[in-house]
Amino acid sequence: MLVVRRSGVEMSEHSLQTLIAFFEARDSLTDSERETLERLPHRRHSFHRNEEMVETHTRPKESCIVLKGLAARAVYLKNGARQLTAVHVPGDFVDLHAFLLKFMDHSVIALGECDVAFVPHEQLLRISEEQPHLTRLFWMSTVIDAAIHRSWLTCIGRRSPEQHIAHLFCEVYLRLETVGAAKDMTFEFPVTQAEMADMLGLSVVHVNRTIQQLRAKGFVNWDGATVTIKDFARLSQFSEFDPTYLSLMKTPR
Amino acid sequence: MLVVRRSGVEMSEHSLQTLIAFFEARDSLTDSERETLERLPHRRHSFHRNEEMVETHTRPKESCIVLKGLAARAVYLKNGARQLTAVHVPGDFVDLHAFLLKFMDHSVIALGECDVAFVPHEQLLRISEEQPHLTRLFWMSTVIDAAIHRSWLTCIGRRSPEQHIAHLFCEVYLRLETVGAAKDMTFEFPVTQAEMADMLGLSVVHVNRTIQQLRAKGFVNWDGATVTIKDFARLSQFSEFDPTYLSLMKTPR
DNA sequence: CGGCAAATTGACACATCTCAAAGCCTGTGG
DNA sequence: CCACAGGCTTTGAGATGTGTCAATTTGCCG
Repeated sequence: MLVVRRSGVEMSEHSLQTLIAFFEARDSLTDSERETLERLPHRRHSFHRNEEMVETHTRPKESCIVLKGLAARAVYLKNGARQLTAVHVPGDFVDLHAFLLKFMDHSVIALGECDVAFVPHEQLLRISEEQPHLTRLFWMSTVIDAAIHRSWLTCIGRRSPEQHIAHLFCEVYLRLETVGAAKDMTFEFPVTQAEMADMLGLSVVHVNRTIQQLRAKGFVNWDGATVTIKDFARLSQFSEFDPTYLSLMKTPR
Repeated sequence: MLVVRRSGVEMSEHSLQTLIAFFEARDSLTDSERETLERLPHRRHSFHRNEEMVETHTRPKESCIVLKGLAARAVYLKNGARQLTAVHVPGDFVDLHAFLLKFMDHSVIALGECDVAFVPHEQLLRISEEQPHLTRLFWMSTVIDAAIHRSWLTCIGRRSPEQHIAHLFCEVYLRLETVGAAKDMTFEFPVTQAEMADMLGLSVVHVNRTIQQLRAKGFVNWDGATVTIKDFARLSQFSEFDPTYLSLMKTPR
């Protein structure tokens, strides 16, 4: 669950250490695979809150990885409503889906300030031709996304708003901690209540009232851009959080 | 969008033609790839309504493909509630996810009578080591599942129950038609209103009333186990159905 | 024909939304 | 250093959607 540092080398501005951490939490990488990832050609870009990094209905030629900050998948409806179908944290190869789907069925936007790396599809194609194990790990990352989608479906469909928010906080904390981007039950969460409402499928007003209930219960505090989980055990029990779907077990894949 | 038949050979009881149709709707297969799929070692099994074909929290050694009938992914909550997070039609490699996730985060159940094929993971591993293109197509199938999950999230979060059901019917019809399991705007849908409620995150009573509204609008009829879409154009417009997420374009992947 | 599961209906309770206003922060310009 | 603007959060009140419970009807199968 720690960021990988090799032989004393500091985490470099120019490598994809969080992605490596994402994989190494779930399987072992050979030196050569780690090297492939460290040298993966890409371009960097920073986005401001609400900026679109990938647009619906386009056909991207590269896929993005979150390096810093948060991103989300967004679908816009005709009546002006919006659904956020996923949140992505550093180390997430967000847009790997586009490598196979070809056409975007949604947008990817920045929540708060967000740094990402864009990897050309020809690089992914090359890896998929030459490195079966690394390919399976990429594949795994998209399949974990699917598992998270299912978990969100269960939350939105059958849990109370209170449980839903609690569940989301458990999930985001664990995912951040896995790549070394959170510890001590605290994490940066630069998300407005309006954005939260679009994740939960609720109105802003209701989100506001629900958060107050959670605060009153003493499980969690969300103040400005910082979330503090005061009692993870009770929060996860309350929301029936079962981390199986995050596939955090280190095992050959 | 048609079932593939090679040189007059009828669709065999012992091959995975719907899976091949699923792929050939989205990319071309070489003869050798088609042969690999046709000869893919597997065992067959039939399940009755509501039977579990894969159980939560187990670690499967094989993954299943739907051959006939419908299957669903199910999550059971402590209070007895249930969420169905996906429906699967013939040709869907439902449980391919388990090949990479290792542990099930949900169950797979039969909706009505359902025939499936179980493929051993060692076969999938072999293909992933030896056949990059076929591997990408398997990968694609899981990534389409993820896209469908996102679509369901949008429906459940931000569309009206009426739109949600309409959207679901558009989706299921197209998916069935793609593998040759439906035509003429009619398809078998052996799903109870209670099961539907668990897909939509609603109560049975509300589902019942919503269906009546849809019938009254004249868009669609759901009688017993048969759904007839009376006006696909209006049904899809009404539910803002955009098939992009099904990735039905035939293009190299 | 009887029995059971599924579909349907009605009445009422409650959750959630909408609209509108007020309060609270934070950054900026005077 | 203060005043203000704008975005976000919070509050209140009333409308609406959806759930629950319980009873009735329908349809199918033995």
